[in-house]
Order: sequence, then structure tokens, then C-alpha cells
Amino acid sequence: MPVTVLLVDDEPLVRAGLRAVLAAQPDIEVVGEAADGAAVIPLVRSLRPDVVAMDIRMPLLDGIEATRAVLRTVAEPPKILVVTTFEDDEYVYEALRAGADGFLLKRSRPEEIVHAVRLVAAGESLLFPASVRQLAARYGAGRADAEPLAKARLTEREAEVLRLMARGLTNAEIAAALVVGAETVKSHVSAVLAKLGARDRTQAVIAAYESGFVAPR
Amino acid sequence: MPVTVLLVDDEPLVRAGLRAVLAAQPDIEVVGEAADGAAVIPLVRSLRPDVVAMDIRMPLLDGIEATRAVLRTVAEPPKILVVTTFEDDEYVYEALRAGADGFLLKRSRPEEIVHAVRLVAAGESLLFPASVRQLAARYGAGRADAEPLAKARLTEREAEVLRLMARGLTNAEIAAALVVGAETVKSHVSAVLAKLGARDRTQAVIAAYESGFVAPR
DNA sequence: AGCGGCCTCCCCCGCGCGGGGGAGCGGGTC
DNA sequence: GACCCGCTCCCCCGCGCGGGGGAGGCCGCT
Repeated sequence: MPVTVLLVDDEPLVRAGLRAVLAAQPDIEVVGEAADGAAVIPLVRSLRPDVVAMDIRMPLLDGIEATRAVLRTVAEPPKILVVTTFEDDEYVYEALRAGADGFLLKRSRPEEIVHAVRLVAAGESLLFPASVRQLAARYGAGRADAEPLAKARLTEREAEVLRLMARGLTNAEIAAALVVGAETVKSHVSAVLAKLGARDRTQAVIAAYESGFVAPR
Repeated sequence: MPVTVLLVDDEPLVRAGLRAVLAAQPDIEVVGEAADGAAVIPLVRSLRPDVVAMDIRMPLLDGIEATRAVLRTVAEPPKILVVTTFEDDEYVYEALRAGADGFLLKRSRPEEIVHAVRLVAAGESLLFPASVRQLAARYGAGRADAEPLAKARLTEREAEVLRLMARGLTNAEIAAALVVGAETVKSHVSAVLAKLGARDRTQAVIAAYESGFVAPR
């Protein structure tokens, strides 16, 4: 019986890479993919994978929150293997605290990736913070640009407001649609902008499209 | 004769993803890989690829320097397709100044990646994902969705302004980017809004996404 | 019972935005 | 030459937007 894996990453290219690397192994089977953290829980329920390879920086629900959500809501949770780049160093520990079973650098060689999946599937735990620090130190002398959508844990109401923003509605129209006051909408909009790292509603809508939160028709 | 491609990225996962996406095409052949910019030149000399898919952020020699080096030292240089994670203006312009033939976001969908490789191999140069979509919409099976913008018939300058609007820039920033006055940008924005039937810049950006004028993901 | 998160609503305030006009200039067409 | 069009820049003006605060009610967790 092969190890079944669910891939969760917002970049199709990374998913394709993981799939190519893992599917080449006879004892590993990729059973599904997700592009954001919000889609993980239903997929885990229906596919019941042994391992979830989870990116940290993702739209809608980041890997840390998604890890917490899976471990909190699923009866027999899969092993969580956090897949990260060096920029996410700070978040690695948070992910491990959230209950992740191990982490993996995207820079890893294919053999290491395969090895990591096998190990966590077998119940081993991968903790190599030293190597992460090394890599972070080596490459970290670069930009400090943000991860706008990663920390974006929108509440239900905020997500609803963002959807309406992404349909071109003004605050007043959103208020009418949701049957609340205009000031309330302003509060939600401000919260959305802050969480997305957007300067104005236009940038928020762009982020919504870019992250796949809303899809062009 | 298939298009031959050399993959240059420091992350094996990204290389595997590109390879998986490109190798699935009968008319594209991945002839080699490199993990840093320094290894590119000898590989280009020996493999003579049609296209080099080049990451920007790499150890030893970044993609921009590697691009310059290849174009400076190789007799019949390949097309350089810069593959980048962030839609970062400075890097993009720097890469294009260095002689790159186009750039591609890692967030792009597989079809867009394949399309981009084919286009640069054919001698087309793609400056922005938007132009990729435009070309795709023009040659590919035209969707009815593309009509609002097709009918709008934006002038070149207006299209440029819309592109920058769709990247979240304010009027002042657009003015700075285009090296014109703020009042000029206002005029163009007004013209764009009128032609798109948009009430504000947010609706204009939505129309840009919905029509495929700019590409998500 | 306390605490924190979420949703709701309110104030003031600055400013970017968009509409309404107008105008000069170069290039192309007729 | 007359004409149109695209690009450029300018004026005034109203208003939606977003930031800065604050506040009360509800719920779930501890």
C-alpha cells in the first residue's frame, strides 16, 4: 500500500514539481492538489491522505492556520509536512507549534523530498532548524518585502465584503447588499486592506484575483 | 524540430515543475538544467538551446547577470525567458535592459508557461503577462468575454495606463512611471473608464481581469 | 466571571479620485 | 489647407475613500 500524499501550494509550478518528484516513486501516490489552505480540510476528509505537503505562504488560509484547522477538525489527521522557502524561517517554528510533523525546504534535492515524505509517513519527525537558519542566513541578506496574502486570515464577513469589492461595488452598495450600515462596511474594508497589505480597494481586488480568491469568468 | 529549452533555477522543485509542464508538450524538449547562473554559459555553449528559462534570484550569478553574460559571450544566443516569482518592476526592467526576450511569473498557469516558451522561441517578445493574454486572445479561440475590451479599443497609452492601474498603482505613481504629469494620467484614466463603462478604477481593473487583458495567477 | 475575537455602528479628517470643462501640439488623412 | 485624433497639461468641484480613534453586544473559550 503506497503512501498517499495531498499537495497544497498556491503555485501550480511547485505542485507540478512535487508531483513529478513524488509520483516517480512506486511507493508514493499523489492523490490530490489544493491551491489554498481553505480547500485543504474537505480534501483531507474525502481523500484521507497519509501526508499533506503544505506550503506556508498561501492565499485565504495560510499553511499554519490550515495545519491547525486540519488537526483540530479531522478525526485521524494526516501527517503534515510543511514545505517552505528560506523566507519563511520565522513561520517554520510557528508551523511546528501548530502541530506540523516536519518541514521541507523547496531548495531540497528530489531525493531529500522523497525521503522526507517517507519519513513523516512512517511517523518520524523531521526537525532541522539549524539548516534552515543556515539557509536563511545565506540568502536572507536580500529584500524584506512582505508576504501580503500569507497572513491574510480573513473572517467570514471580511471575505464576503472582499467578494463584493471584487465585483465593483462601492461601500454604500455593499452595505445595502449585506443589509448593514455603511460604517460597518468601512470597518470590514479597512480590515481587509490591512490583512491583505493593500493600500486601497483596487489593490485588494487585484490580490483577490491574483490569489484565485475570485476567478475571472 | 522541437523547441529546445534549458532550465535555470536554483530550486530543484521549480525545475521539476517546469520540466513536467514543458516536457509534456510534443514540440518542446528540455535539454538541460542548471542550478545557478554561473553554470549557464558552458551549458548554453554545449547544448545550444533555443530558449533559456532563467530565474532571477539565484546564488553565485543572478539571472540578470547571467543574461548579460550569455548575450555578451555566445555567438548565436538563445532567447532568454526570465522566470520570476514577484512582479517586481526593478528586476523586470533590469532583465529586459540586460536583453531578456520576455518574462514569466512562476504563478502562471501551465498553459501560459508553455505558450510563453513557444512565443519567445518564435521570436516574439513578451514584456508582460498582459500582452501574453492579449496575443492568446487574439490568436486563440476568442471568447465572448474579451468583447468589452475589444470594443473599447483603447489607445496604446490608455492600455498602458490600464495595465498599471491593474497593478495597483495610484495616478501619481502611474505619472511617475510614464514620466508625464499627473493631469495627463487623469485624462487617460477618465478615457479608460469611459471606454470600459467603468464607474471607478476598481471596476476598470475588474474588467481588465475578466476580459483577460491581465492574467491572474 | 473574565477575556478575546467578531460584528456592528459612530465620530473627525485629509486626500485621492473622478467629472466637467478647456487648450496646445504633433501626426495622419482627405 | 482643413480636419480629426492621440497625447499632453490645466482649472474647479464634489465626494467616496481610507485612517485614526472609540464603543457596545454577542459568543466561545478558559
